[in-house]
Amino acid sequence: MASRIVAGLQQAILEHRLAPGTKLSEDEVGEVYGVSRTIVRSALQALAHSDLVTIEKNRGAFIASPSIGEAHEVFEARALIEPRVAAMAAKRIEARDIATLNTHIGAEHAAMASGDKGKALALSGEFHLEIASVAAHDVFTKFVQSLVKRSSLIIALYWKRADTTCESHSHQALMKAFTERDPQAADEIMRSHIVDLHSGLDLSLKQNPAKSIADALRA
Amino acid sequence: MASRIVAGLQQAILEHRLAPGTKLSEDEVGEVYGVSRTIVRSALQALAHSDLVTIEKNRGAFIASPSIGEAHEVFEARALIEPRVAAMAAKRIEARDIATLNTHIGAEHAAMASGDKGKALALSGEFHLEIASVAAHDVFTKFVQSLVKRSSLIIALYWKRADTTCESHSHQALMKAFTERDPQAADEIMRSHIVDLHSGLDLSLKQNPAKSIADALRA
DNA sequence: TGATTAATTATTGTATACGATCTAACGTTG
DNA sequence: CAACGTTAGATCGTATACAATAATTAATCA
Repeated sequence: MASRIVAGLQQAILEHRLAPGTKLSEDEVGEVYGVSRTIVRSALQALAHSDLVTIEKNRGAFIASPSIGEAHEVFEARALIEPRVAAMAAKRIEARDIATLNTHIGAEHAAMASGDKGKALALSGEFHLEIASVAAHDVFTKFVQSLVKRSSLIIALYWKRADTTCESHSHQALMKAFTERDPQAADEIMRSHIVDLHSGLDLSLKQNPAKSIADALRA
Repeated sequence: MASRIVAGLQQAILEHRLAPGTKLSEDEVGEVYGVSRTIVRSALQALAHSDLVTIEKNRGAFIASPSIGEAHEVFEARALIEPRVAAMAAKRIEARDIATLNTHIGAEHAAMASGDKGKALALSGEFHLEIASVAAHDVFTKFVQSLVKRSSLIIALYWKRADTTCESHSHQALMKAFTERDPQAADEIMRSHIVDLHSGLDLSLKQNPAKSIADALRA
């Protein structure tokens, strides 16, 4: 099943165990997961559709490395869509949703405390996806998923701040708006949160590393 | 070479020559285009990623038939995103872009006059895509593409008005805002245009036709 | 006869084989 | 010695073959 390979690769990308630009050889990936190239190709094409991977004809698949322009666009899109989603979530949020979100924040803190920065970042992204799922709007959810995933690559390339504490701070502020079921507040906090993330990027010049993929996927 | 099959099927769907729910047999499609199932599968998966077809495990691919809920969501999303895109386009539009858009409107009128309603509808959708391309924002453009395509299926299922004249009227109003490079006006006109399209759908819960009893009972 | 089950057919899922294209190494030539 | 063309190896693109699952028809029994 291709979905397993998609999930595995995606998680590795989102946790920054696979760097932008890394080549994903079909044979190599197939070897790791014990499937034929047919399945691998299907998985890689799926990842290409969500812009996590770029496929160059007769050259192969690579982890996408978003340009500076793409980085701006992604965060502009997030600044438009996610505040609306947060407002929708605030309207219909329930007690168990709040519990789930708090659990997420806890896991994020735990990962951060244990020094696993990649995991912490991935969880931080999942927090936004959880909000989208609370909003119960499939179209927006898919858009947010796409944007959050791409943001992970962008952060891998362009993040300049050492701290990620601002992150949990914003998330805490969002939780307050949610518990008070205040759509207006959720909208505004989310917008400023996205703008803040956007401003945390260094968009001058930067080069990206590349490493072996086989051991990165063992996790 | 899968892109050729994707383009062909997509065009057929957008022009309503393929109805929602239609089965797309791999052998049959491969026969039509003279390629093997390998390519067809790749094309169908690509179309599934843009929600134009649904793939059911071990059962095959079918033209998607969006639910009423999906229809609402798609037009809510368009109402959020497309006004912003129209405003961006109004800011940076150039003379040749205006010419291109006018050509499009002309083609749309011609198709309408010749009675080819499917073609006219497809062109009407392409008009929105042209605006997105003028806005020169790849992320938004992809979202708009996805939404416009899905709208075509939604209209095939739920459109209730006989006339599509309102369409060209709105498009003319947009052109005026563009020629005057008035982002504010473009934003507002586009928003009301989308809302108008949304209101042209019959989304009363009554229908949602189960074409066969087998389909109805499977759910 | 009607329904349930077995057998057949058709269609999809996956693996493999072969041809095409790119990459890299090597040797030739100016 | 550098630049270029050639050749060998690796990797991708596509077709085909086989396996697994679903759909259809035939057969059996109450």
